Amino acid sequence: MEQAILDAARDLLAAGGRAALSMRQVADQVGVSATAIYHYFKGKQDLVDRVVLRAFERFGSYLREAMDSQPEGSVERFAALGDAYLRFALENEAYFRIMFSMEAKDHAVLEHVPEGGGYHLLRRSVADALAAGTIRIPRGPAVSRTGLAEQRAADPDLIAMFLWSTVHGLVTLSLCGAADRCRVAAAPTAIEMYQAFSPMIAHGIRSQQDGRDESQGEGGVR
Amino acid sequence: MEQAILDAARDLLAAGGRAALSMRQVADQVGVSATAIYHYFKGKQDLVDRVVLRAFERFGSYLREAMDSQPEGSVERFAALGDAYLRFALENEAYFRIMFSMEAKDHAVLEHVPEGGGYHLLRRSVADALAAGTIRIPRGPAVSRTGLAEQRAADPDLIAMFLWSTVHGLVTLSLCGAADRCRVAAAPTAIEMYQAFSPMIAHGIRSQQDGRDESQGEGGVR
DNA sequence: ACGTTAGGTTAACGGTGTTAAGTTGCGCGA
DNA sequence: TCGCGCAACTTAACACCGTTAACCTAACGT
Repeated sequence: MEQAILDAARDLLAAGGRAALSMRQVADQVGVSATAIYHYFKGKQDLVDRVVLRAFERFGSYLREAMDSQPEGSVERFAALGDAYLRFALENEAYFRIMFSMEAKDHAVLEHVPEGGGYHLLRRSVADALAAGTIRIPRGPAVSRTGLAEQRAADPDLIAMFLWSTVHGLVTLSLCGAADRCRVAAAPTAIEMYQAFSPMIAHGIRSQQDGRDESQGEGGVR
Repeated sequence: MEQAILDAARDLLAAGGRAALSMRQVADQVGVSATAIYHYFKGKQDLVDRVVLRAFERFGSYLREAMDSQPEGSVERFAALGDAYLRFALENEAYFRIMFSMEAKDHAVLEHVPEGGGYHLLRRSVADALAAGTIRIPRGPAVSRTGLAEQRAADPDLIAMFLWSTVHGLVTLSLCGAADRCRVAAAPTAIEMYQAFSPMIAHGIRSQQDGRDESQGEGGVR
């Protein structure tokens, strides 16, 4: 029964987006009265939370499969992870929208999601690649005004967040229609676009010609 | 009058988020009946569209100010732009949330926003920096499976989208609480985190040691 | 045999966006 | 000056929403 409700909620969400996800519609689909749901869930937020949790499990399977397809510590693993991230978002649009909606204080439910919502996997991949020496963190920019340390420790979290931001930004911009303003001729789809990001993530966009010394530090783009 | 409605809508939105933005509450705040709004706006969607348009104008002023503060073609200009992006998002959270919400088909209204919602400014900065030679697009990854061209043309749109994705991803992850899962010790706030991204955006994360030849192409992270 | 409880019901409250019909008052042409 | 027209605004109502309260019913343990 509880499962039937969750299934109905998932179907309605996938069909008509978050707006179509109402207690009464879910109840109708299950063939039960609207208030019956309250015997299994505390309220709508609770229902949505459970759906989101389900979505994160599915999300995790995408990422895990991608990770297993490539050797530990390789850069190909990052390629596969990014690809899986994009594929999940595009193949499960409605799911992705509520998972990373900026609306709610989903903070509560996100704590219980396994594997940190996939973040742990990414972080581990980064740590592996750092250990393997396939990636590194370049010399810091020494953002003088804040007096940050010159040479930042090779923090896996920092690199993981950087990679996560890159894919996630591309996905969210695509999903809210903002990316339509930019028509990259050579990369019409989001996936192709992300593939085109690859060399920039690997080697940066700064020209190498102009004083690669960075003695004074200021070498970042920020 | 129309302005009064928009002001009230803005205030309610800023105060209590999108949920607090209802026709009746707006009408109450203005001191008028709820249905009166329909003589100035086609419906709620039209109202929020207008609010979003206003927000984009404000957004544009943030970016324009940042651009003017740094010389054309410099990398410092990108730093300033990213900083302005983050500051706008954090200082106008409610605005940012509806501007880049994944819910709506805002596609319609986003067409009318001036300067492409700030994208044109970023693109121009990228083009300038490319012309000045301060940034470049690194050698392509030759994603063999899709048969993309080895050496991609230095497309300003591609770099602009890359930079945009990076900031936007960080902001949206912060705003939906997902970034809380990762605690980068050296960069607790989103702004500091983005500053820490700087060297990675500039020089990439790939180790230089292992065969910088890229004769076979596969040099990206993807 | 009886009380408890899980699983469900209907009715209702206050809220939402939106439509329809009616009212008021001002400006403008005859 | 009269009267038409229309903009501005009203109230009433519809259908929907999330949620609560009260009630019913059947199964089960003691």
